[in-house]
Amino acid sequence: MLMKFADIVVDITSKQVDRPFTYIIPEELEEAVVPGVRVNVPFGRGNALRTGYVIGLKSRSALPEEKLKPIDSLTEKAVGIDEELVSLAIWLRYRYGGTLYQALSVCTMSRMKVEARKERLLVFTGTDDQLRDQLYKASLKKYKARERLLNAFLENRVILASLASDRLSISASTLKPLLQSGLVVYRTVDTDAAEKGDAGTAGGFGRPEDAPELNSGQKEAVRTVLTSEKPVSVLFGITGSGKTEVYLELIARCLEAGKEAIVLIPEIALTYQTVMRFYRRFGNLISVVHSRLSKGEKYERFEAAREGKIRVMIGPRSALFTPFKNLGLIVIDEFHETAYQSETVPRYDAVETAIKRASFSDARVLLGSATPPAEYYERALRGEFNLIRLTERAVRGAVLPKVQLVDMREELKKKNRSIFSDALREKIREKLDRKEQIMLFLNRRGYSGAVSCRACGLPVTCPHCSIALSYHRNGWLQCHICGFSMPMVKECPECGSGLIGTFGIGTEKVEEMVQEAFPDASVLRMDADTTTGKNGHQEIIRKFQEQEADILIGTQMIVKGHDFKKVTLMGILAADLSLNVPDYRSAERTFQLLVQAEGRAGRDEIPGDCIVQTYLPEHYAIQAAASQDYEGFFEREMVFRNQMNYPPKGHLLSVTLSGADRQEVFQAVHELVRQITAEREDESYLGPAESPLFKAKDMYRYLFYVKSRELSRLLKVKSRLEEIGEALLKDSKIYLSFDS
DNA sequence: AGCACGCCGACT
DNA sequence: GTCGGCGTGCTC
Repeated sequence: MLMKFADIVVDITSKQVDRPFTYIIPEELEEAVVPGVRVNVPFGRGNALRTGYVIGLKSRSALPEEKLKPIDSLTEKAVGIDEELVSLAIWLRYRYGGTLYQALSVCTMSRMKVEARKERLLVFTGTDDQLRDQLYKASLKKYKARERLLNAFLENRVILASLASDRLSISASTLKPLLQSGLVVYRTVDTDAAEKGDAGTAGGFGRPEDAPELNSGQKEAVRTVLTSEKPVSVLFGITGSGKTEVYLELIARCLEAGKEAIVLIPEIALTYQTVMRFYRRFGNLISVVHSRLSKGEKYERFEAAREGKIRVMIGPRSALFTPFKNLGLIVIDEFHETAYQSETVPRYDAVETAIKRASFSDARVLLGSATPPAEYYERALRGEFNLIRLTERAVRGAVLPKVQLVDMREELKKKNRSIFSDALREKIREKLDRKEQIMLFLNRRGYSGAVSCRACGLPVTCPHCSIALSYHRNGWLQCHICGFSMPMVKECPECGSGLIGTFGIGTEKVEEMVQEAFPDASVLRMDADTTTGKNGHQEIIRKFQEQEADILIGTQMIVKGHDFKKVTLMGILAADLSLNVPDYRSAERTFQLLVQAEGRAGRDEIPGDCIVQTYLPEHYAIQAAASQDYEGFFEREMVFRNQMNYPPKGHLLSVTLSGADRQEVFQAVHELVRQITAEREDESYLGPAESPLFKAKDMYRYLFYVKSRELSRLLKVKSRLEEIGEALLKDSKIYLSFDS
């Protein structure tokens, strides 16, 4: 059939024009106009040319032809996104809101042209002896940076220049003498050579490494993913169980079958080591995107994927939209991480979106984690996904740390009011004397405002919502979910003790106290404050890795994705703080965080110790984390979720209104709730209340929740809310956003 | 988002 | 009379 017409979404971010418009396809463009292509079209009364995406073709038009205009031309670089990604964009808008154009934009990098920079490589040209000689001299003169670089060359003679500067913090001044001596030279990547299949010399990554032998569990995992009729598999494996080998093998199989693979990794875990591991196995069939790349560089890498020059893309959530033509596999590592949820419109969840994308091209999805989210584990148990367990420790000699739970209420009874329990203090001393490294993790997430009792350990909770109330400066306690409030209590509602208060220990305070208690120890601190510079993180991590300090103190970021081989003690100062976050996932997040933290101690064949200090040792999340018992945690968590109709039993949608005028937002949110509840009664509504982040960037935020058994219903409520919101807020500068 | 149309007041 | 304020509504 002759496709004379095209549906086109135009480049305007406004709900009013967020729909396809029909255009006539001129004869000369018949071949070129296919879904996904970007075109220029005359739009509006002035017939100004605008760009738009072709999202579909049709042979007839609902409107009379004389009302239609013809497509003007293809955009200069007529790089469209593929049909598959257009379908994904349509689904993204349906699932997460926003406009079609915004959804199409996250699915494509074609707007990010120009300023493409060639990737440069550093190549060591000398002999093995010369390299060893250089290394020896560098170590004599204590040229730390040069040593790092040379050590990297020891592993592989070719290094990506960007990796050297980003991940090894090698500066130009370090490089200069080496370049002058001629032992190290720059070379640019010849991407065309990769096309010829000349991987050995082109990128110069050396011969792809041979596949290591997999153990029986790993082989079984690979077999299940490849042969099961279910496309999605959850790979449940503890740290060191060898998940990465499974990923590598599956990617290899995928490539053999002539298909491409995407690997998602949380940004923070995209370290030099991880990336090099993939490079070593697959040479320059692989490409990496990360947030530090310029838009031009990202664009170039996505184009290389479209053209088939690279066949494995590794990166954070945005790598999901790599325009592969024949996608065979998506791997998501540590898929429980919150980094997989986008914070900007459309606020998509990369795990859900990956499953959707895979369904278009019959690809397999592998979700790996040591602590899978309860929803996914439950769906796997129900048979919706494959459930693969890796139980053997693949890493030789690696043992789980010995975890000791310390009840801080007992310390209080012993008149120990410091932040260190006696047990932790002794262990720190012991490790210091043995010149081993220590990490102290302050789980500060959500400490703001949570009020708890130091005698019985219980946070003061809302009678309607089973979450902690937050303390407000006006002296009241408030629930962020239902808006319930009551005056600040003087004594604990549970035990009557007067030892009640808000938590307010920061990492700075901890640092101070460590210095005081252990004056001989050298201490590093890592949190949002100390990592101001671009390479702040990297620098601290590097120093600690090279054992320039004995103790590292920090928040979340120290437990995620970094390997510190000489750490034999992990002290978790206040494990329960994150339990007080007003979010139904707070127990799960706490469990995940603790298990992850525990996993940081005692790798590399030295058995580790972990001390978990808590005011709430009987809480199931803490108990289960201390014994590294995922299943035990899961069972208890499901009881809680079912009781409260939380996911997976029911679905939750949070609706936030934000605006500069507090009163206006307040009125608007009440009006919105009034209107939606008047027309829909099948769902339950909670709120409105002040958002946990009530004031952000001078904007006041109110939210309410919608609960429903059916996700589809919730999505209908959402589109209806968008409509009502549009009418209600159109000239008020109040913004509506959704979250699940 | 733009841009035209339109229905009011104050100007050469 | 007509120039121009910006409120309203439409765009294939």
